[in-house]
Amino acid sequence: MATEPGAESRADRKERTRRAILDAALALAADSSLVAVSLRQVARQVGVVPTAFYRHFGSLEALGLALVDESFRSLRSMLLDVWRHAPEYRDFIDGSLPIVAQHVRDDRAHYAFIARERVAGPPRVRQAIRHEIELITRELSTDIARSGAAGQYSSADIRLLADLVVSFVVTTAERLVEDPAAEARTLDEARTQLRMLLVGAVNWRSRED
Amino acid sequence: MATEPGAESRADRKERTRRAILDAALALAADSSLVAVSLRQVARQVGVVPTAFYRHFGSLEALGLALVDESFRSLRSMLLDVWRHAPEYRDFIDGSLPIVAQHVRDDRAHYAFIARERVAGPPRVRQAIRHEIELITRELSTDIARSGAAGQYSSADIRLLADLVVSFVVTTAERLVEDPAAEARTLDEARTQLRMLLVGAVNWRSRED
DNA sequence: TGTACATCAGTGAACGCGCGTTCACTGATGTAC
DNA sequence: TGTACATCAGTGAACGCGCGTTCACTGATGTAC
Repeated sequence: MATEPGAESRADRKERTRRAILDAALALAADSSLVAVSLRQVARQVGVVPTAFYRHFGSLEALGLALVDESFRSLRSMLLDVWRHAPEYRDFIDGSLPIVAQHVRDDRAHYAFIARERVAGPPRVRQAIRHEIELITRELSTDIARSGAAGQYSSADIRLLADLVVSFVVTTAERLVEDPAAEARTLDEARTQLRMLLVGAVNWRSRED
Repeated sequence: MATEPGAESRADRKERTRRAILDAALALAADSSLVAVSLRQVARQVGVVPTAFYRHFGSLEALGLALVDESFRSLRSMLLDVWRHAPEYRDFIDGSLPIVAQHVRDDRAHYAFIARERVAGPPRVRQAIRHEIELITRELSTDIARSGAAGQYSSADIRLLADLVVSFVVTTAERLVEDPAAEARTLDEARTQLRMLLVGAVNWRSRED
């Protein structure tokens, strides 16, 4: 068959439907949790017949794992962005929080998904999210160690600090998602809290002297 | 009718069934979230016919709100217990963490419920939990201010510190619930992190000097 | 104490509905020649 | 370029099942006298 130049290939159309399924699931899960989302709801929202779902995912669980995947792609791109701009900051905290805010604004659904399904998702999804968070904490530990910002810390304690920071960022993202109108206040409070937290890290010693 | 001495009154039996419904819902919700729990599952677990449910609660939502209520009664009793023992502590952190651990062990289901439904519960339940957490943060702020431990802090900043601590306790409880076998390690890590955090609070100043 | 009546926790049948999954299908897109 | 065939995204009917809720009921417990 002759392919018209502007035409969408079969593969393109399939990809578009797949995308629509992911978006529909993300939106529907936002009402409570992925465990409350049905295959038929998703299909209805996308505008296909329920059985068409199976052309794209073997099950709702597989769809959930795909969402974990892309949500963490968003989170990693945020961290990369924060880290990439770090050298320019006069103050790391003041500099990086707007970047966090920007990413949360752009990928709100992904951050909401992580915060929510981390504790309430289907078991496999929950497990996948915990695994990803563990990986990110490790990555941040390496970055902190490499930066030399915590010279006197033992590596175990650098991991604990990274964990504190990751938990804090997840909590902050959760709040930004929860009440977008209060963004300015949330960021302002987060800045103060992060400062409290990091001043602690700076003044703290790994071993009792 | 003559009441036998050892016999259970009708009111007693009703209360026992109500209790069984609350426990069944708590257990079933633990598998994912309250939004995924059905009235019939609860009734089946309790051993009554589905319609009997309505003798005790007007809806699943009303049951959820009752669970919020009793879960926060547990959390408040933990805080009260921590605060009541405070004068004996040589070190507040070392002293209070075992009490936190003990309460989480005793009321595991309640802490899991709070952590989970806070982000994934039915909307009204979510809202009720956020309200309770807000109240508890305010209570803790008052306690911190009254203790004089943060003399130079502005009251807004005392609230932010209280918020950091409450978030941290919720996160820690969540971890204790999630992996009971790792309790010792979790507590050990929490001790170090709380120390990092509080050293920060002590060294931090509300206003730039 | 005994009797007659009221209360009400729990029963059981029935309803209409949305669910996940199966299956055989259609018809547009893509490929081999 | 044209033809014959293969692929496969999406269709539509059908299934059995668990759901929340209604309703009239039963019979043990409780109360009034």
